[in-house]
Amino acid sequence: MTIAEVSKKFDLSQDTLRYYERIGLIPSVNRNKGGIRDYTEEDCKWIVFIKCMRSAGLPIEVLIEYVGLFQQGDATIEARKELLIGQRKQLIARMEDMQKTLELLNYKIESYEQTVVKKEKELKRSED
Amino acid sequence: MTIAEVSKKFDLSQDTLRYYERIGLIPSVNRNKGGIRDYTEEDCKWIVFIKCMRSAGLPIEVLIEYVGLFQQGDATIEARKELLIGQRKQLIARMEDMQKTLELLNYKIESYEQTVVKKEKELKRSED
DNA sequence: CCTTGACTTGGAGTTAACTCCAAGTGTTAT
DNA sequence: ATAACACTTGGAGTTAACTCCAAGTCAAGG
Repeated sequence: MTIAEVSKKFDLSQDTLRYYERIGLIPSVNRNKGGIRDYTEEDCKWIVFIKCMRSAGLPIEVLIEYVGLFQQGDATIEARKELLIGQRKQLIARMEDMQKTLELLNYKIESYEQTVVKKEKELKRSED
Repeated sequence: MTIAEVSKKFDLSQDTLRYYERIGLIPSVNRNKGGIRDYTEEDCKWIVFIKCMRSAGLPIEVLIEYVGLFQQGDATIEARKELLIGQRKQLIARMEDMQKTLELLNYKIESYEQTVVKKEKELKRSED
């Protein structure tokens, strides 16, 4: 697959794809005779994984470390597991913060709803 | 309350508190005779609210708009409600992304767990 | 053979959200 | 009253994560 196809498929700009590769966020992609990127299935899996992790806010730096560990082979399995466990913990903490905010938003929106209703009632009364 | 007390109480740097005020993220705080900030209860409530919203990733720009609407009085109640509803929608979407990522992380961690177990078994077998 | 157009690289620019700094003023302790 | 210190403002600097750009390469069509 060319970078144009991958870009379209995963909705990531070509610049971002090249950037990700440059900084080691995905393992380096094969080039054809002309030096042009030719993404394999494997490459695409990495992109999906990274995209998923990024969408949840995992920092690029940490993901680069993970990819680096992965490339060092089986000796790093334990380290990779620990890394993911650490990130999971932080992710859960963020989700809890967001849950609290969601509840506050719900409460505020409801309050506004009641204020609006009250205003409408007043309006009706003044029409009588 | 002085800025030092507020800073300690809410774990926000004095710089951040002044920055928030400067950009209109909280309504402007009263000054005493010497021109020094004297935070009221009301100010603190704003800080708590903003801190909560920020912790869930709501952009500063949107919160500035909300504060601006608030200061314009009752005529903006409907607009404020709509703004919060919009943000709630985006928040929920982000939480769903994170939930997916969490599930993937759980799955990966479990896989690593099994790999480790398998390795240990192989090790034991080779000891026999 | 020359142009068009997609691709390459390295590096500069952008945005959000702080974070730090310099220069100046006011308050407090000795 | 003078040094030490907290506070003020406006503006510059920083960081993460892109995003854009310039200069160059290369294959294909007219």
